[in-house]
Amino acid sequence: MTEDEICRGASLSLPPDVEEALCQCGGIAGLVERLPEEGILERESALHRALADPFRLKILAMLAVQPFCVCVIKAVLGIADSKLSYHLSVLKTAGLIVGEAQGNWIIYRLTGEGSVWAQQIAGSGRS
Amino acid sequence: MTEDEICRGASLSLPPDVEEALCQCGGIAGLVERLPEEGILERESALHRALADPFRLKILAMLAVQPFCVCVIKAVLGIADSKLSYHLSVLKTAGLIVGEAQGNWIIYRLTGEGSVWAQQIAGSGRS
DNA sequence: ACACTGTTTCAAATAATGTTGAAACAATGG
DNA sequence: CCATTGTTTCAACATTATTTGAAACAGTGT
Repeated sequence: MTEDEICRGASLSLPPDVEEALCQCGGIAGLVERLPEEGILERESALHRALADPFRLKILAMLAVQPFCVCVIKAVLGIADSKLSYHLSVLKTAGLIVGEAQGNWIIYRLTGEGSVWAQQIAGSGRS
Repeated sequence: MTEDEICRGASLSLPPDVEEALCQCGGIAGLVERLPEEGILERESALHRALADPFRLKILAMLAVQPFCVCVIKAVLGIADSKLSYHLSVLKTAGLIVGEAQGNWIIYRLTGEGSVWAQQIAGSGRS
C-alpha cells in the first residue's frame, strides 16, 4: 500500500487538490477522529430540533420579554391548550424553559440557554 | 370595559405581578405585535430543522476543515450514497453548503452562514 | 458506442413529529 | 364536598422526515 493510499484510507480516486488536503488531515481516519463526539452531536441536534418550529420560537420570543403563565401564552399564540402544552413540553425537555407553579398558575420562564437562543431569534431580523 | 381588561385583551384572571407586567407590555395585543414576523420565524425554524440531525452536523463539521467531494464525505460518515445525497440536499436547501462541479466530482463547501453554524458546533464541546 | 465512476432522483416503506378532542389532575373558592 | 379554573395527559390520527434499493444521469476514458 502506498503512502497515498494510507492517507486516503481506501482506494478512492479524487481531484488532486482534495487528495493533498485529505492527506494533511490524516486521511479518512484523521477526519473521522476529529468529528465531535456522538453525545455532543446528539445533544446539539436535539437542541435544534426543539428550535425547529415557529410556535416554539414565538414562545421563546415572548418569554424573553417577561415570564408568563400558560394562559397568557395561549392568548398570544391563539392555539388550543393541549397543543400549547405539547410545545411547552418540547421546550422544557430541551432545557430552554422551566415552569414554576405559583398559586393557581404555572409561570414559564427562559433558562440561561433559553435566553441565549431567544436573543438569537430576536436578532435574526436585524439589518 | 375597565383599563385592566383592555390591558389583558380579554378577561383572563392572572397572578397580580404577571398582570401588571402584561399591562406594561401593552397587553396581549402588545405582545402579539412584538413577535417576530411570520416570514422570519419560518426561515429561522427551517434553519434549525436543517441543523437537527447528527449526520448533517458531522457534514458541517468536516466541511469546516476543508471542502470535500461527496465520496470523501461518504467514506467518513459510512453511509449509503442516496442517504448522503438526501442530507446534502437538506443542507443545500437551507443555504448552509453549496456544491460545485470539478471534473468528475462535486466539491461541497460551507457558505458564510454554514461556517457560522459549523463553528458553533465545533465550540459546543468547550470546557 | 461502451463501460465506468461519482452523484442524484424516485417511489415505497418506515419512523418521527405535530394535531385534535376528550378525559384527567390539582388547586381554589363556595 | 362540589364546581370551577388552569394545565397536562392520552390515544387516534394526520403530516412530515428519513431510510432503502433500484434506476437514472453526467462526465471520463476506451
